[in-house]
Amino acid sequence: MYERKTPLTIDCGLHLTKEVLNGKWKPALLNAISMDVKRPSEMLRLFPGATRRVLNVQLKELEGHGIVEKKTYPQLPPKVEYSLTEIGWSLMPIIDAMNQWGDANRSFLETVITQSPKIGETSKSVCQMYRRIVVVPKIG
Amino acid sequence: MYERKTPLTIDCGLHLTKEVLNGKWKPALLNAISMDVKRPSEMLRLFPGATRRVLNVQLKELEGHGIVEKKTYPQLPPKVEYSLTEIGWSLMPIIDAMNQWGDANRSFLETVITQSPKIGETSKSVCQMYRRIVVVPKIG
DNA sequence: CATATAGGGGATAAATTTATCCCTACACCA
DNA sequence: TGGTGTAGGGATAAATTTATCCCCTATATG
Repeated sequence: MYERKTPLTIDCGLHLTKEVLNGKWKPALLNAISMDVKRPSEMLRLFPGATRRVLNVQLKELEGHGIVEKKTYPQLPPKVEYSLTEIGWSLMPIIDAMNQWGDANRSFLETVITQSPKIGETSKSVCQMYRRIVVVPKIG
Repeated sequence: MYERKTPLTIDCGLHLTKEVLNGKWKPALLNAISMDVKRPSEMLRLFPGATRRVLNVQLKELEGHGIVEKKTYPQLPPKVEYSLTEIGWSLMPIIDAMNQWGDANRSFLETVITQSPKIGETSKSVCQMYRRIVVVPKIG
């Protein structure tokens, strides 16, 4: 496995949070899981741009960081379900805010991002979902 | 300049926002600017772990994305001041939330992040600041 | 003249993250 | 028997991001 060579910067809350959300599909995965897309195969269908491998890797990191939980059902064919932990749920306001901000400013952002010098191409594919309001489970 | 070879994923709001905040120091820079740390040299002093080069690059990207504005005073020695644009200010609730979430969960996160298999070392150095409440300037 | 301040940026190396490819296991269906 | 669905992960290549180094402008100071 890959081992980090540079000290990870975790000086302020921003960097800590960034580290947790750091991964191309992590916010999208959390959003999906929060809306009951629990199984890997569903997620894979939901994000046509992602490969199975990447989702596995990022889910594993989220699990390692205590943000999601994985339940493996001892069946065949195998069945796995992910769910948010309490701390994972507490991230959702941020995920929601990011989602809303991006959507609210989509036309502007698409313009500036596309005109940005280093951009070649962009790919779009809707991943909109609506999470029903859920009472965050209280542990304790 | 570097040119992207893979299509950038901007399907949902999450990915758009992620793209804007994508950069090791961008959230921290926005936070700093929002608290009146306007000049490059101040920022450099504020983030001991960052080099001038990286900050320049990331500030330039933020500028290109319309999140910050740069004012160059035609003086010698040169003087430059950055400020948030309206859309930049509208990001601050997200930045604040990320900062608060990270700080609120610091002890837990430090543990899981440090125990995460690929981590070697971490570096800390406070970057706490308190932004006074500011009325977001209304353009129009 | 050397050094410091203040700001910008090219070139290149190193680190990190994503993408590709391929293989495992088992059950069910035609 | 051969294909499909479900899930996991090693190995390696490619892409992207950060880090290092070095150079430039111009003034003021020791």
